[in-house]
Amino acid sequence: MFRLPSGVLFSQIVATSRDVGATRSRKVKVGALREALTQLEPAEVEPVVAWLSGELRQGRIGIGWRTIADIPATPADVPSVTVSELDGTVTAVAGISGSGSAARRRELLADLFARTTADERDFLLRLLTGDLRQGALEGVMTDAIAAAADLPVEPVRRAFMLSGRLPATAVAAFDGGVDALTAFRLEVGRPVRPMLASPAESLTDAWTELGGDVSVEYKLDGARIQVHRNGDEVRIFTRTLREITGSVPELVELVAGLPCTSAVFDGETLALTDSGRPRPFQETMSRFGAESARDLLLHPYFFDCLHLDGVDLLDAPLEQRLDALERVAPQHRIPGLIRPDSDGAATHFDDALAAGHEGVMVKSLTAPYAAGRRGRAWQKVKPEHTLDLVVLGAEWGYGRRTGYLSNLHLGARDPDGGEPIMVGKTFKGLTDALLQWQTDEFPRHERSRDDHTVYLHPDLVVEIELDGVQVSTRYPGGLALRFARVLRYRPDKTAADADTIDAVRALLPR
DNA sequence: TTCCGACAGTGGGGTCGCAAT
DNA sequence: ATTGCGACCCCACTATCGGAA
Repeated sequence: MFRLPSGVLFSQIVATSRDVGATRSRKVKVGALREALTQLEPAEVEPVVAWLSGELRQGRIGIGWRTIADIPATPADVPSVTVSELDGTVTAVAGISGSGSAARRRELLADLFARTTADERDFLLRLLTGDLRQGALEGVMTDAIAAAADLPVEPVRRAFMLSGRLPATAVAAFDGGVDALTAFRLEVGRPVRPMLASPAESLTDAWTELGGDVSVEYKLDGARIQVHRNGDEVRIFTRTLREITGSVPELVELVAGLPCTSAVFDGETLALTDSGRPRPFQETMSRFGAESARDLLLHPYFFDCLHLDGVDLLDAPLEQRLDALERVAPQHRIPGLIRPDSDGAATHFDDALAAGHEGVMVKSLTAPYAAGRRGRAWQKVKPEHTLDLVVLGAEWGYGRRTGYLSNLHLGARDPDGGEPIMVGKTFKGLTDALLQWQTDEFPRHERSRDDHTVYLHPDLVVEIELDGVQVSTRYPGGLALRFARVLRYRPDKTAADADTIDAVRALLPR
């Protein structure tokens, strides 16, 4: 058969995604992805690895549902778009900015859609909006890259965690095998994927599980930062490895003044009040624009050191990494205790809360820095609050929740006897059985409905767990819940027994 | 055989920049 | 000047697969 010189067709990638989505078996998904990767020419590896793990090589390109939904197009009958053509179009769309940009983007996308089949357009819509839903993202793709290159998974995973870039990792795996993968080292100036924490039931649980051989540190309600210093150059990155150096000059200046020549720190940053207490998260966040609110200074709190003066510390135990941090930046180290007894740990937790912080982290002193992993070596402990709230309505779910009433509207009781006052929504904590129950039960309490929501009479009371309350312009009471999740329904209670808006307000930080 | 780590999915509140209105 | 969209901060939780114990 005659083979076009222009490489793999986009339709083959779409077919692979369809196969991946058609099975729940992770092994079968890996097999389908592996097969697709082995068909690629070198230049196609980066875009295809990105697409089949739900991303674009170019990153987010400013296209969402509202931009894309109503672009008219008659589907093509026969696939013709190639991988390289599509990659070029994405690059072109990403490069458009300035006045008239929306129209020019729509023009390019309309041309593209006119050349794609219905299946291809469906895949593109999901890919461009970041909502692929094929049951495989970076984790499954990591396994598939290893399988396609006939390599063990571990070096592929490590190269990805250290480079932060899966497409580049795939290229290295295919071109240079294990040698090329192990050449990805911690490089000062290039961020690694941050180590993450698991939730703990209680401080005692976490302390006991790690055998008391722990560092117990304040957990702050700010933004994660990874700070790289190489000589005079300082670069700062967020949790998702986005560079924010230009937005945080006070942090850059502070790090440039530390007594070292090169270093990589992991930490948290937040804004403080005049009396040194943490400001609400919302106010810290207002500093992450380019030129905003410069009068609100950010403070760094470092809790790890991954490199110091030419020495990589990623694989060193936490205790050594904390020693390094103590040597170079003791005044910016997060408040923490090394190997406290259980009473000391409990006191540190109380102190953290009294100072207005979220809770504590409990970390194994012997564990290495497991970049990109969410393991038991780091555990977070936060106090829980609960409220009994009235269900005011529920929204129809998406994806696997299609056809179920899912996202709850929650109200607090008006102590003056008026209608309940909405304070937030939640979809968390719901089991499949509870989703089914809601879908069966809620219509019996229906007051009205629209396309998205069934509104209820205020009959049902649900116990909600939450991390806290914040001021809000979204809801009529001026309050909103943080991280609300369903614990259980309270059939023993009526709306008259629900918590009042005053009880919700009492959870605001003082 | 059971347990558990890792993953993907389903969305929450809030802030910014930017372009359109 | 205001509004709407998209990106990105923070995040909890359940279901599932498949390897570990």
